[in-house]
Amino acid sequence: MSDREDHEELNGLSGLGRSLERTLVAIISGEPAPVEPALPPVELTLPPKPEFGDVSTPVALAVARQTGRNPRELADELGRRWCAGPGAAVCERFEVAGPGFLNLFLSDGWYCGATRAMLALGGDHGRGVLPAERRQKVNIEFVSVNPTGPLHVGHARYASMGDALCRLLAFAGHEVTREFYVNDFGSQMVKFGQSLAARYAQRLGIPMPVPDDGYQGDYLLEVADRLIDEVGERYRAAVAAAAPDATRVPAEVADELRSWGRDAILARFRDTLQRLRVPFDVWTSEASLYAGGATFRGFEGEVGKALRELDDDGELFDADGAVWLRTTDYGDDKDRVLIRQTGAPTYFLSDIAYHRDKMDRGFGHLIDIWGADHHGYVPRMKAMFTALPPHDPERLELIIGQMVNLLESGVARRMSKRRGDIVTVDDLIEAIGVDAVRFFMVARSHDSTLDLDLDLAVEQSSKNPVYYVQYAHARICSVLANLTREQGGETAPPHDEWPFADVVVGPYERNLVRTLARFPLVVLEAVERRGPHRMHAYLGELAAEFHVFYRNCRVLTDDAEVAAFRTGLCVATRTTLAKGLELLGVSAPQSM
RNA sequence: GCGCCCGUAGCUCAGCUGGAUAGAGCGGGAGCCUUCUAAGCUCUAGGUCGCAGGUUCGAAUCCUGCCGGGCGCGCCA
Repeated sequence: MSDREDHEELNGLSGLGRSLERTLVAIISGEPAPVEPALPPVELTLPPKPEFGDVSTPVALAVARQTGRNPRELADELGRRWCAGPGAAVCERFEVAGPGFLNLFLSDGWYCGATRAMLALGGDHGRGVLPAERRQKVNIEFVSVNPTGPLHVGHARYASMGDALCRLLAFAGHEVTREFYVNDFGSQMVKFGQSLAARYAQRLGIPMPVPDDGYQGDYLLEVADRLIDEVGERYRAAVAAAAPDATRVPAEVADELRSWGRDAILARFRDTLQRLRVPFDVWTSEASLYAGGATFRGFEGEVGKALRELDDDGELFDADGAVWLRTTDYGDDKDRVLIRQTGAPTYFLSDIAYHRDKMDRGFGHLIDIWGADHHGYVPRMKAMFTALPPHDPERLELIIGQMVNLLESGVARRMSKRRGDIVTVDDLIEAIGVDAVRFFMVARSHDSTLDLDLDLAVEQSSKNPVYYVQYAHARICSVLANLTREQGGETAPPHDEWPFADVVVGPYERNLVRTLARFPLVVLEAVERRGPHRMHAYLGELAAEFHVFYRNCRVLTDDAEVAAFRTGLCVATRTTLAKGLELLGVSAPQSM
């Protein structure tokens, strides 16, 4: 690598790391007994205190273990060779501290160069941080639910988290497909059809209660109203003859009502999810997995195909009049029924066919996001996936999201599906707005339960994190607008002609630049740890860092070079805030 | 009984593939608007990282046991 390339590469945090890595490899490979080339990556951290330098790395500690060298000596050699060589242009001095930390003190030139580099990248700063060899075609299935009633707050969490994860994965370099699995098959749907039949009858003045184990919510009355608008009294005779027992409605009629109701609920899903800014690429119907194609014991389509394949591989057995999958061969604690005594398939069978089909569609990696109430299902899923080609359970990843508690006036609101007392996603959006829903729902790690404080979410103050971050963005826009007005000129010149020269960089600017430079690492962490909440936390930090900078450094100042540099910092911060918010599905307002 | 998740400041939580004196927000206390948005900023108090062992030069982080809380444990979905 030429000096010039090397110098340009040093503009980013990860570039610094790679440069240090090359020096480290040179040191190690010069040893009498060279170690294996698999060195840990040089991880740069922002030290906790300014005395520890601008950036810092514990890499000598990790490598010392492998090489048997004294970590402080190794850190010192790395510091000396790098600062005298590749790092000479950007590093003023280094210190070895504690057990073997290498602390680097960077020059003003590095800060200016890093800022110029980020401006040149614009919205692409942080894009494609994933190395090419780790990029995959990923399918993420989330929200998936049976279309029997409105989406509730739990779904809002999985939808927000799943979509944010999709945006992050795609930005980092994966090829992402968002998939919604519609559980429109099985006994729950039968109950749904009967429940709708009852509501339809009620609207026509025929006494027919919703079955005890049916869907009691009022929303089915609205669905029934629309049904009547469309079909009038077409089913009156059939329903009246069955009254008052909804389960006695003739199967053909119940089927038609169920199908109509399914479509009505699905339309509402699409509408809700669109408002929530969650765009699904693929909707797969469970029922459709049973249609067409090859057959196995009367099962067609994808389900028949999956059964045939498992049977050929000797994974199935008959017992107690049912057909089972021997999941205990792959770590499950009991075997699982696929075809019941009655001949009806289980939900698990559908899921096998579904996941087999997803692999068939050429995805390198599958992710399912489920609620905690389904976590008991994980071992059999892993077992099933091991039984199916390519027999690699690592390629199916199950993310279990914990529950959501709604707090009103500080107390938890208990919801009951049976009472029909649920807070829907639509209710939530209406109450606090899409931005607050999206931002709050990714505030916590997925395996932590989440308390959503409804009073806080609508509060327009710095206590409310979403306003705090959005305000920072709006504030920058305002500053830049003033600048445009006062100078009557361009706010943002073409990136590659950014005019500022190297200036003296103060402590507030330094902190802001380093926080901005961390953005690609945050994207990478959020992707690798499947933790969109890391972006949420980062945006809070970046906003805070900007507010401090803003309070202490006037952008519109007499010194033209300083003003240009600070304007550049504002532009870079605005771009980064906007990108981070976008990755979480939150808007970045120009003014507030 | 078994399985998964959680247990860190008064509250809500980050940090967990081992690294420096454990962080943030809210809440408590004290301040800051003639200056680009005070929806902001500064300072301050507050912690045996549930408990007990173990591994390690080094443990909130890894291992074992225990305690407390949440969620599951259907030929429901």
